[in-house]
Order: sequence, then C-alpha cells, then structure tokens
Amino acid sequence: MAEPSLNGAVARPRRRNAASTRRKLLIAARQEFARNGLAGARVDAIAAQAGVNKQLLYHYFGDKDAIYVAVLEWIYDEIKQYEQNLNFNGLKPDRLMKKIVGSWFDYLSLHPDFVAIMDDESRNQAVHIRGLQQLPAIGPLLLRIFSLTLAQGAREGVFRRGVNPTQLCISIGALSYFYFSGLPTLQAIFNRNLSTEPALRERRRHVVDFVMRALRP
Amino acid sequence: MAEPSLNGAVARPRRRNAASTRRKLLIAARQEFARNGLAGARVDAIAAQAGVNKQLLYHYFGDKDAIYVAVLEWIYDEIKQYEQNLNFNGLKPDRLMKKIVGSWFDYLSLHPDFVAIMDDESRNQAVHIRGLQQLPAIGPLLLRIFSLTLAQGAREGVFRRGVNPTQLCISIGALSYFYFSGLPTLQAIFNRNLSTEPALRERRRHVVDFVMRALRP
Amino acid sequence: MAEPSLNGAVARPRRRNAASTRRKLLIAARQEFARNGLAGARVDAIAAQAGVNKQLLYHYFGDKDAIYVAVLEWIYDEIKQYEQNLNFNGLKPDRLMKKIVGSWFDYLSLHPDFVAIMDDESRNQAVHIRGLQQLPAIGPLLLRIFSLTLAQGAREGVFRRGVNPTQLCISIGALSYFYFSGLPTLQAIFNRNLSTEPALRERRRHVVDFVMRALRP
Amino acid sequence: MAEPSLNGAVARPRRRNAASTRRKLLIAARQEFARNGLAGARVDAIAAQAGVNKQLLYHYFGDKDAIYVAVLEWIYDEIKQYEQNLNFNGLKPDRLMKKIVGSWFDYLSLHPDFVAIMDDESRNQAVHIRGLQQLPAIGPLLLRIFSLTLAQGAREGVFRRGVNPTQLCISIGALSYFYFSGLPTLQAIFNRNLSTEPALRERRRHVVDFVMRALRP
DNA sequence: AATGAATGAGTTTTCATTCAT
DNA sequence: TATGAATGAAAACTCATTCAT
Repeated sequence: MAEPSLNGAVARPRRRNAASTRRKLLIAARQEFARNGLAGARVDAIAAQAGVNKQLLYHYFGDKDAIYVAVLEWIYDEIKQYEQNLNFNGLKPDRLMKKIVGSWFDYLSLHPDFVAIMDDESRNQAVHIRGLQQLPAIGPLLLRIFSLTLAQGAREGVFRRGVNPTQLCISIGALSYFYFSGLPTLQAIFNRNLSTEPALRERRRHVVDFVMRALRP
Repeated sequence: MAEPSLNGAVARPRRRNAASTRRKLLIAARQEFARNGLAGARVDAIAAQAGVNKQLLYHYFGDKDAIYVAVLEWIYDEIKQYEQNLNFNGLKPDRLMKKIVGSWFDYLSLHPDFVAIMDDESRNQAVHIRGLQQLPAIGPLLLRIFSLTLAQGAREGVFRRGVNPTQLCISIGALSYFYFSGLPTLQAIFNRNLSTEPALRERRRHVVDFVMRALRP
Repeated sequence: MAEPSLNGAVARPRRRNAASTRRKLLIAARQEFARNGLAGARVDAIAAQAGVNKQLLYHYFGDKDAIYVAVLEWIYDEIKQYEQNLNFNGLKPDRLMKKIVGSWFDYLSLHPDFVAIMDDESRNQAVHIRGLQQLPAIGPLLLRIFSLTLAQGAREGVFRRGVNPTQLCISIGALSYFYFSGLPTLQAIFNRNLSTEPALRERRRHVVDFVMRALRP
Repeated sequence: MAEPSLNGAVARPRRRNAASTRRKLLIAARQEFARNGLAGARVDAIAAQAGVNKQLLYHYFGDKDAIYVAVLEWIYDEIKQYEQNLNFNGLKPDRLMKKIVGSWFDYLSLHPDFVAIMDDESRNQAVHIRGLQQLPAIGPLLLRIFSLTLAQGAREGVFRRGVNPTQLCISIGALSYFYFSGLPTLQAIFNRNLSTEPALRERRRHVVDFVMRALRP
C-alpha cells in the first residue's frame, strides 16, 4: 500500500502532526471500508485503529462519506502510479497484451482491499466513484490502448480482427477480478483453497493463456 | 421469481395464511437483501414490504440471519430447478459448451438479485453459503460436467487438451458475472449504458465467442 | 393543562398502553420545549421525564421536530377550547372588549409554557407554526371579531371611529404577552417581583384600563 | 451598529491588531447570538465570521458565556449612547411622551439584534443581564422620567392622574417590542408582511397614538 | 397465528474547550 | 499575539430483538 497523499505534510516529525494524523486516518479507513463496506464501516473503528480522537476524522474529512471518497481517490492515485511504473514501451502486441493481462491480475492479487471497495461501490451504484475527477479519463484511455494493440496485432497477424476493445477490456478485468472478488464463495463451492501461491500461479497462467488463445486469428 | 420453498413449514395443516405469510416474508427479504446486503437490510423494511407484523418474521425464522439463509436456500433451489429445465441431452460437446455459457449469462441477466446477494456473501466470507446443505454437491457436479465435456470435445477434435476444468468453470462464471456485478462501475468508466437490450446481446455473443475460441485446439 | 388528544385511546388502563405513553411523551415534551426551546430541548430529557424508552418517542412521533409540532397542535387545540368555553354572547361592545382583553391576560398568565413556546417559534421564524392547519383561520377570525366589536361600539358611542383592528389586536396581545414573556428581564430592571398575585392583578387592571381608555371616542 | 466598547482592553499600547481582533469577534458574536441565541450560537461560527482563530475568542474572553456578556454590555452602552443623543430638553410633557414612545419604537425597529438577544435573555431567566453593572440604574432612571413627565402633564391637564409609571413603562415597551419580537408569528397569523416601510409607519403611528389617548384625562 | 408496545445497545455527528507550538 | 491540533462529553437518531396481549 503506497502512502496516501500528504497535503501539507511537514518534514520533521512532531507530536502533533496534522499530516501524520490524516494519513493514519486514511490508512485505517481504507482497511475498515475494505473489510466492512461503506455502510458497515464504523467511524469509531477507524478512529480507534488510527489511534486518534474520533472528532479529528470529522475535522479533517467532514463526514464518513467524505473520508470514503478520500480513500477512493487515494486508491485511484495508486493505480495510476502502478501503471506508470510498468514499462510497456517497445513491446510487440502479443507481449504487450500478455503484460497487461498479467499486470492486472498481479495488481488485484496484491490489493484485496481495492477489490473489496470496488465491490461495495458497485452495490452502491458507483455513486461515489462517479464523482471522482480522474474517472472520465480512464475509459477512453483503456479503449485507446486496447484498440491500438489489437489493430497492431491484427496487422502483424498475431491477433484476429473484429475484437471489440470494450468487451475485451471487460473480459480481461472479469477473469482476474472475479477470482479475487468471489474467492470465499469459490472456495466454498470447490472446497479448495484458491489463495495459495500455487493456486494463484495456476490462475494467473490460465487467465493470460485464456485471453491470448481467445485472441488468436 | 419462483415460489420460495417452505423449508421448515410444519407438516400438519394449519390455516393457509401461515404459509402465505412465510412466503410473503421471503419474497420481501430477498428483495431487501439484494438491494442492501445482509448488514444493510432492515428487518422493519422486510416486514413492511411483506405487509405483515415484524414479530412474525421472528416467529417464522428466528432472526435476521436465519431469514437470510432461507433466502439463500430458496435461490439455490431456484438455480437447481433452472438447470433441470435445461435440456442438455444428446448435445455435442461444442454445442453443449455454448449452451452452458449462454445459459449462465442468461440466468445472471435475469436474476440481478442473485448477483447482488452473492456479492454480499463474498464480502462476508461466504459464511452463510458454507452452511447450505446443497453446497457440497455443486462443485463436484460442475467439475464432472466440464471434465466430461472437455474430454469428449478433445476426442472429437473441437477442444484442445489440457484445459483445467476448475479454471474454465471460474472463467465462464467470471465473464458473465462480472459484467452484471460491476455494471454500475463499468458504466461509469465507459460512460455507456451497458444494460440495454443490444448491449446485453453484444456481451452475450462476446462471452460465448470468447470462451469457444479460447478452447480451440 | 388540558389532556393532549388521545388518538386511539383505549378505555381500561393497561400496563402497555400506547395512548398513555403518547400522552406522557407529549406532556413531557411540552414542558421541556417550554423550558429550553426547540433547539435546547433534549430528547433524552423528554423520554426520561415521560418515564419511557427514548425510542418510543421516535416510534410515535418520528423525530424531535414532529413531536414539537404535535405539542404546538395540542396548544392550539387548547386555546380553541379555552375560547369556546368563554361566553361572549349578548355582551355589549365595551363589556365584550373588556372581557377579551382580560381573558387574553388570564390565558397567558395561566399558560407560561405557551408564552415560552411562542417566543421560541418567533426566533425560528415561525416555521413550525406556519405548518399548522388551524393557523390560516385565526387571523381572519380575530379581525372579524374586533372589526364587529369596534363598529358596534362606534355606533353606540363607546368607542371612537377609525381604530385599525389589526393594530388593536396586536396591541392587546402585546400588553399582556410582553409582560409574561419579558418577566425575568423586567423584574431585573425594576428590581421587583412582578409575578406575585397583587402584581398580576395590578397589571391586569392596568392593561384592561389602558386599552379601554385608548378606545374612548 | 456602533463600535463595540473595548472593556478589558489593556491600557498600554500594543499592536493595534489586538483591539481590532477583539472588535471583530464582538461584532461576529453579536450577529451570531442574535440569530441563534446563546445556546444555539456556535463558537466556531463566531470565529469564522470574525475571520480569526477560534482560540483567540478564548484568549480574549474566556468562554462562550463571557463573550455573550460582553455583547450585552456593548448593547447597553449603545442604548445609553442612543438616549444621550436624543434631546429631550425643554419639551412639554405631551411632546416629550410622544418622543419617548416614538424613539423606543425607532430603536427597536433599527436594532433587531437587540430584540433577538433580549428575547433569549428572557428565556434564560435574564441570568446574564442581572450581572450587568449598568442594570441597577436603568429601572429607577426610567421611573423617574415617567413619574416626572406624568406629574407635569397632570399639572398641565394633558395627562390624567393616577397612571402607574411602572405599568406605563412596561406598556410602552410592550407595544413596540412585541411587534418586532413576534413579527414572524404575527405575519403568519395575519398573512401579511408587517415589516414593509408603510407597515412600520402605520404601527409607529398607532403605538404613539394609542399611548397618548390612553393617557388623556 | 398475529400484533403493536417496548427496549438497550449502538452509530453518526456536534460542540465547547484545552493543548502544543 | 496567533494558530491549528486534539479531546471528551453529549446529542439525535437507528436497529435488531423481546415482551405482553
């Protein structure tokens, strides 16, 4: 988990440190929201976990909803940062596609709280996500990447033509996301631990393979 | 929505109101749980929606958790019934696979409350689903079906060998489930209405096609 | 204080008595609102004073505002009843005017909580009073009474002509209301106890006299 | 609004900001107390409105009550100043009485916050006013003025004898004060805007006239 | 079987006030 | 002088559940 953004952080550590308190609250909130959802999360629990007075949460964020949105923003910043650290330059279409699929799997694997919070957002009709400033840019960006890669791959003969980039994008997300989101249920149904290292490797391999085969000409 | 099963109804005949009240409560509960999840659901809302006294809910089911489990059981009965009505007999492996994939999509498309409740179960670590009697049979059943179909298809040369049935099963579920589960978020990201009739048809075609291509030899 | 209206009261006393609980809550609320105003009143205090669980207040009335409105309605019913018990029939204009002025003084003298609550309403821009159904009828009714009486008195030569009934009505209210409303401040300023029996008699006499003299031809 | 007095300001010169901050706080407090009463006023709102740090309020005044008392003192100083600016010298009793009645009306008309704060004081049993140093002088001063004027008027034959100066004083206050204090309620009852310029003129004329007629021999 | 009354333990939020710099 | 951080106590309101009839 990357550090939450530190609006106005001071350099040297102090006993009374606004930035640090804010950060502690955000970290605690992220955990609490991931575990219990927006409605299920307890403001008291967040404050207690952060080790600060409950009122400070209201002081810094306004109300429960507002700190929830702050967590969402933090998460989206984190994703952006994650993507910027991936180096996709100069990759051929098939290598690039593999890397995207794999990196999505890896991200979700490493960030169960992201999955949990997204699930909750969906149940709430994505009302909070819709308010994020970063949001409108994401869809077009994804579509551009997949369109270009698919087209390039088609020219090079590694991908078939006629793949709908939106559907592909959703499918790639689905294959990884559903695995983590539905983990408890899947484990109950298949009576298997699906979160062991080998199980994760197996799933990752399957997902990448599944997508690449589906894209063959 | 099929009639809720009346598990726990007493054997000897009473005034038929008892069964009717129980059913009304279950219907209302299913709606409420789908909309708000287990934690978010309100016992008052269920009773009000059912048009009966709140205490009757406790009389018939014991507590909130118990009626939730009753709803889960009802849903699983419904699925079983849905599957039994599908006629898979005599289908060739590729036709069969297509039919399975399509029918899963259709089921989820028609039962948004199932999706909602499953999502909620996952967040709660599937604790309630784990208690269902029907559950242990489902995984093995699914695996048997997919194993047989894959093997048969491989023999006939329409499917490649080496496909993991568990992974395939999860992937087929993922491609449809995630679409409905993440609908609000996806619509926000792609700034598109994904629940129109044409959009649903497009997604269904894509999913079936995606799976079948990924299984090609 | 008259009994609050007993929507649905049952005849014989019971341990669990909705009407009685409702009544107890209203009585306690009236006291608390009179003492502390709407904002200053404590829901806990009302429930404690009524000797019932706090939740019942929400059960019966909805929220703090709603019980406040219920108190207002009760008060207005009480006033209506008070007026209906006064017998103005067949009185000559000057006797009638004296009786009105005196009865207003008496009512305010006997209902300090009415004064307190009206004061609070004024500070809140009369927002709750404006919602009362009984309200629109009051103004016109008062004006009709004063207009008729003034006209009749003028014809009989006991009142001068040209008195504005609205202004007179406000003035009559003012002379009594202000005395009770401003009692603590007036007592502080004049360093006198103005609520003794003799002081009240003196004020009453003064008010009636003051009005009658001001109306002389 | 006149400048607030700076009671408690230190003698030796400091940065002029101190006085300015104190003044800004008082102005903001007066507004806030008038709008919301002592209990309803928010320390945060006062500080924010004054544009200074909340702690400064505590620094300069001690606590919420103390700044409230400071506002009361300011208001009383203002009234004293207002009266001193009126020139009553050499007026005949009836002219003088008219001028007093009119000037009271005018003062209340121009100082709605005075009315609001006095109302609040009354609800609080005038506890804070009682502590004011200026207070003990006011009652006797008023009584002296009215006694002298009434006596002089009686001698000159323009006023009747036997008018109780205390009662008269209260009545004159009532006729104007109640109009402004009860404005929202009166407007609701009579369904009329009573704060327009013509309405105010009409009321002023009525009040002066009413008093003078009541005092005729 | 059915109903409405009643409750206690929580949950978010507010607010005056004090602390540390 | 000035500031922002921090706090504890309390307030309105919610909710699953039990009691009495």
